[in-house]
Amino acid sequence: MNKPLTITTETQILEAAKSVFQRKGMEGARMQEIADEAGINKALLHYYFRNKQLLFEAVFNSAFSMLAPQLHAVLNDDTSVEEKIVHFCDNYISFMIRHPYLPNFIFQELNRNPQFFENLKQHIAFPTIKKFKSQVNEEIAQGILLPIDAEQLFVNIISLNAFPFIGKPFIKNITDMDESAFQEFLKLRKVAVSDFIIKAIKK
Amino acid sequence: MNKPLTITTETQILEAAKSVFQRKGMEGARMQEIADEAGINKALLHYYFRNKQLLFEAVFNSAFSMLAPQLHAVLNDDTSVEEKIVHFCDNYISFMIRHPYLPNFIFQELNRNPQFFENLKQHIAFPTIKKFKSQVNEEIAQGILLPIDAEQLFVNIISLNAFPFIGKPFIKNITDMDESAFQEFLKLRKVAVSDFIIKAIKK
DNA sequence: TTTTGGTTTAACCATTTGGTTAACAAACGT
DNA sequence: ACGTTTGTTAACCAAATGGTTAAACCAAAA
Repeated sequence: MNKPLTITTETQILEAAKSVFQRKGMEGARMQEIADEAGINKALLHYYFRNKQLLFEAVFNSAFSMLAPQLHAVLNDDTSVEEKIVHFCDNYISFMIRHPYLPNFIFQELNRNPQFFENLKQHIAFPTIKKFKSQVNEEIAQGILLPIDAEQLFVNIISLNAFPFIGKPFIKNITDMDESAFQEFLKLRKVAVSDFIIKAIKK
Repeated sequence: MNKPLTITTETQILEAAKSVFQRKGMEGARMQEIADEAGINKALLHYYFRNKQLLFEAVFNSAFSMLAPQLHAVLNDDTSVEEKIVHFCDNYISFMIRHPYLPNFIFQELNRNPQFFENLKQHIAFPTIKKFKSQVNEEIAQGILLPIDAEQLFVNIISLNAFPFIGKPFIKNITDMDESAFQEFLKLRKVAVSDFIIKAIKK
């Protein structure tokens, strides 16, 4: 199920580029630093990926591809809204604890360059909110959920899950947590967030 | 109550720098572009603010100063938790509709450079969560609120308010909103968010 | 063994970029 | 009127940076 275990030069470059781009962003990253971290000559970067832009897009697409399946699950699974929320919060936060730079990287670069979506839509199955919307309205009609706008609910779910990773330094400072306290906070958050949402929408 | 109405060279520079830094970040911004946008020679930037770093810090501190009073209000006002939440959501979103680049700018740069807090703590009254925490616990004990961890609640509030501005391109694409639909979405969100939170925490 | 093809490197190049300098102008105090 | 401080500019500079090139390396084919 995992990607190639062989460490080819290309995967070494991608790994290094991922690390550097996610820490420093497109503008902040230096080709030399990526080459160093990959343990190769700078010219090799250009041999495998023609230029910085293309290398960046390769990394970005790969990063977004990791996110897409999870989004797809909230938006298109056949389980109940409640089940999907519980499932998503647990999955998303667990996943991001292992890839803490990912949310910041993705949202930052989408802001810098919104037309990336055109690019993305060609490379991966792009999720839409349509099914989720009708399912929410369905469950409201059935009296399972309190009335709520599906778009607002969707944004609430993403906000509560994604923001802590983007606002980590801010949160740590205001709440005066050290790193281990913050990690503990994130673990608790897996259920804290789904509980919170369920209480807000369940009749 | 407002800042100088006279358009001195210094304020022109700060305005231009704010605009460019918020759109492109520290690394992406070019001193020449700031000078052009301020309508002055590049050397003048260095005359007023010694270098890029100092100019950036001036802009960043000024941006964060706009946020601090609002945070202070949620964390230290003497009104009830519910009142503060309603008040904060309305204020924060209204304010950010007028300064949409601000949240992304601030959280992005705090990630890039977490030690900015040291800097900030010297320039502005830095808010802490202490009072909010005891107030939440107090209201839980009184049976006004359902049990909830105050830190989780605080992060929930900030998440729900701040994320839509950070994730704007993402949200617009997935929900298929155009710009005016998104603006309408934000307006509705002022009450949608506080309703959502209250439903989740009120007994 | 030689050839051949992809792979890797050191050296190089053009451009961009933050920052400096020196001259000049405007305002100011006396 | 005159020197001094403050504000402003054009020209310049060194360093950094993305990108190129030509040669070297090396495994597999012939």
